Amino acid sequence: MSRKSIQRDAILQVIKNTTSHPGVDWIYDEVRKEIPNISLGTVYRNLRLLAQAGEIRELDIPGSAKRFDGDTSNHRHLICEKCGRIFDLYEAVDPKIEARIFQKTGFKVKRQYLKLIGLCSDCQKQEEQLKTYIYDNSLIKGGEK
Amino acid sequence: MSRKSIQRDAILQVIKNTTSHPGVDWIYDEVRKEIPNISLGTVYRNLRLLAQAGEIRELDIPGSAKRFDGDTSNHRHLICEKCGRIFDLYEAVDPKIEARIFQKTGFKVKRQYLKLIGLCSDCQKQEEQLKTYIYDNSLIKGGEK
DNA sequence: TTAAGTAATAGTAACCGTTACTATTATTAT
DNA sequence: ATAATAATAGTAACGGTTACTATTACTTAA
Ligand SMILES: [Mn+2]
Ligand SMILES: [Mn+2]
Ligand SMILES: [Zn+2]
Ligand SMILES: [Zn+2]
Repeated sequence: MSRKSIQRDAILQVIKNTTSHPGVDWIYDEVRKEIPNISLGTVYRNLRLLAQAGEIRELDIPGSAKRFDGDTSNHRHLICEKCGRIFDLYEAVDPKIEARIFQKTGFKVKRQYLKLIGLCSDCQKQEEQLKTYIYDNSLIKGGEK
Repeated sequence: MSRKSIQRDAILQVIKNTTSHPGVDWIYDEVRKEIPNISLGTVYRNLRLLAQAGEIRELDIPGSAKRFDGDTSNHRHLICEKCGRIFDLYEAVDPKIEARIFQKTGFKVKRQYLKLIGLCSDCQKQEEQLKTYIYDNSLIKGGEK
């Protein structure tokens, strides 16, 4: 990834300017507003390059297409199984588990992927016409789809 | 899944008789030793049916094809990024996290997927010609590929 | 400031895992 | 046995992604 390219910059901007964990198609559509004849292949290639360079993060959502995250900080994701939105969770993972596993099994854990599937508060309300829970917005952000 | 079928039984047996978390191709090859003209489509369809019925579990491994697990007990997986083998980890996940997230964010967690990527002890030894660690075999099983 | 060298691109074909379709066969209930 | 229909084998189609190829655009050094 040595040379500059307008296309790669535009792709990066699109991802950095959303908190919605977009998929390739959405990114493609957005970037075409700037560069109408950009190739889908170019989008894929640069997404891979940007992820390899650590400028974005690639998410894997069970049974669905790739999604990307412009927020490369250490955080986890809450995936709503109803609306499909992905929320950020800024809560640390148990750090002791890696040492414990290594001591007990000899397996050296390098990365933990904790994915939490469930229902966002919007979908809970919608699903059952029930009580609303108070929650703290400062811990999660994003999820605008 | 009302009627019996020789094909489905054979597929289930293949999965139940290994601890290697096989993929579709391996299952297909194995079951063809019994039923040489079984269709790949039949394998896929029955894997889905068996997973829906809770008789097997479908794993999703980041960036690779589906794998299946005949062990439906509550356990997690250690995935070796070098040899690709998948080991079972019988260690409970932090149960408090779900309540904590719900209280703080309103998100109702239904399922936790904790995937631990790293190096198995074999691959560590192989990678660096270094000391061998003692580990407890009773906590993990499988991984024969 | 050209020219050479070569990343990066647009456009498109190919790929791979999976699902859908269709005519035929096997299982079940009467 | 017969009828109803679930399941199958074989194959086509699909969706997401990667690979290929000719062209374009940076970059460096005469
Ligand atoms: Mn995120
Ligand atoms: Mn397992
Ligand atoms: Zn939701
Ligand atoms: Zn290994």
